[in-house]
Amino acid sequence: MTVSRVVNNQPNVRKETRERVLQAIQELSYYPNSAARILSGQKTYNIGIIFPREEYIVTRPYFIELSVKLEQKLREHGYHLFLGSIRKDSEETDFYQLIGEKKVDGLIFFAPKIDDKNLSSLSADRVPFVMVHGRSDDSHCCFVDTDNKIGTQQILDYLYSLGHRRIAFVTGNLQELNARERLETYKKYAKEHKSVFIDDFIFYGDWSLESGYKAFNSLYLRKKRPSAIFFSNDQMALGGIKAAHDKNINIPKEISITGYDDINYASFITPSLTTVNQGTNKIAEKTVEILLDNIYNPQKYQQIILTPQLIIRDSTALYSDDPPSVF
Amino acid sequence: MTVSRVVNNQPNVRKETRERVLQAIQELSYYPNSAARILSGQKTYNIGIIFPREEYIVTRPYFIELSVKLEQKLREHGYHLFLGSIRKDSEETDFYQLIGEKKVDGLIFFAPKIDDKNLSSLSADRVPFVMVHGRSDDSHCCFVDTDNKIGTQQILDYLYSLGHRRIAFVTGNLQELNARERLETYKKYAKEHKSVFIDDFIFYGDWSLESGYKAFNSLYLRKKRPSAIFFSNDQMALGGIKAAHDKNINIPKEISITGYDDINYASFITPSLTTVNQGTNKIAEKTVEILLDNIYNPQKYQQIILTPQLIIRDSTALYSDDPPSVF
DNA sequence: CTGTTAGCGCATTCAG
DNA sequence: CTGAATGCGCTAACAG
Repeated sequence: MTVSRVVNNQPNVRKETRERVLQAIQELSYYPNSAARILSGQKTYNIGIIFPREEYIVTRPYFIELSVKLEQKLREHGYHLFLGSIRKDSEETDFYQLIGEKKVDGLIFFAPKIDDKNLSSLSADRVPFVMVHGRSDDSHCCFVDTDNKIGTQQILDYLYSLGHRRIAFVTGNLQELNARERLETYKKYAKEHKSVFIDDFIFYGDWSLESGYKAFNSLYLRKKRPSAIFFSNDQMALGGIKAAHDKNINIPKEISITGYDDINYASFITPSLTTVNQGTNKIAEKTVEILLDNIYNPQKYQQIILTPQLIIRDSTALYSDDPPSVF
Repeated sequence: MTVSRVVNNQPNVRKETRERVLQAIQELSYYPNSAARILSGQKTYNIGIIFPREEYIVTRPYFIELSVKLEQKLREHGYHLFLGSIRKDSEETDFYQLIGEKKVDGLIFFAPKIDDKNLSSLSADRVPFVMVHGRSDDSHCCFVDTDNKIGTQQILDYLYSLGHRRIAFVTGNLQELNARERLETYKKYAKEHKSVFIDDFIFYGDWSLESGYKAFNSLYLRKKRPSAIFFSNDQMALGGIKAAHDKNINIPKEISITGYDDINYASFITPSLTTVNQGTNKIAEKTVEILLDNIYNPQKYQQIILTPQLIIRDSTALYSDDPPSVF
């Protein structure tokens, strides 16, 4: 039909005809049938978004904030967003279905596990996808990430500059690269500043409020207490702050706290949180750009590492020699 | 094909044949093409979810938590979730497209505005949808909501029982029924307990952290200060708590604070928040049930109002006569 | 510039 | 119980 041409803004339609069609479309409030279009055209204009685990959607607000930005960017390009997730129980996934059934043109993976087999197999199948906060040696993998070394270093340098020498560290889920890199940077820093750290200052968390809470309590029981705690994300830092409040420990007077991500709440809790902003706008923009690029040019793989930024707020202060209150 | 029968679990296929097909499906890792299926079968097995405004996705974590539950429930029924939203600028919407193009079988609307014209027109077009936290006089509208009167009453009764008589109230966005009902219940309560309230104790908020922050500061400047503030959602309560912290005002000793929704953070801030739990699990379950029912039986419209539950935590305490500290 | 033909992959209907 | 014909609504390729 000529209608198709008009709908798709193609040339070679007389002006009058075009207008006539347009008017008819108006009157009938006609919409082109998506399924037919997809079937015929082989493009769905849908993107699926995959959360590392179901509970993370709630657990990690950072990814929600990112999702919102992604949805906006995608819509600017005429794409819709599908919500997918990896089921909690077992490793069962439903994105194979999404891809297999051709419900989406591509996928976005949040913080996948290191060496996730699903991803390698997707890559082998040449399914377009990009990892956000993940990496791969495979040059046929797209990813967007920020530099964890720089971010972590910024926090540590800042704490150091405040005079802190007993800096504890709370990891995220070490199945994820981000968590691992932050930990490694911390360890390296410790090695380079021998005088300052104590072995027992690492707590293995899982990104959640609860684990942050536990981390604080656990670290605070050490014989020699930390004067600062670096939580690998804001969520855990919030848990830590809660624990401090419960024990009537003043932040930042008695102990400094930092997070990572700069989520919405970071500036709205008390005390407001010193943290690292990863730049969700830029991340979303790049992710969409790279993904669509890969969809249209299947042999084009881009990998980007952006630079995060330290955000100084009120949860950190100069190291003070006052012995922390005993509880 | 016989394949179709097998894929759709239809009878009248010899066992051997079925198994042979199944095996072939395995080997070829065959997936039925969704577009073709939709085109032929007229059902997409997709549901669209509509947020009242774009920024609400970030602003109102309650709806995120609800979305997650909805996604789970929908998946149990073989449905996928599409993310839609109403654009910030103007009233432009994209769910008409979603429906028009037949990308979804139905829609879920979060907290629509009262008398939303979009909804009446959808209803007239017999598009299956259900409002979550919305109502309608139109008996051809599905909705799931909780009883705001009961929830609000519970909070007020509790505060009253603690001895509070100067209870301030912070509204949500009054374009939404929830906000309005909570306000009206408050006003009615005030009327019924004449001795206690002061005219100037209502602050008009918009659900956001920021408006909660402003609300606290504003209310606390009143000549006669409130001894308790009831925020219409947790998010604003968090803002209020932040404001109190900034002014070194102790909660709950100097002032009691309550929220509404019982979001994740409610139990994790300091002090943990007395609030109202609306039962997201049940809401999600009912929403999906009603929506699918309406899709399969177009003349079946269900409307449900669930009962919320008071959650008592640490942000509320007995009224004390100590004059609040002056700042 | 406009219309015709064919096929995207499935499900429904009807023969075999 | 199994297979062949037809159409879902659109677009690409071609003919007029």
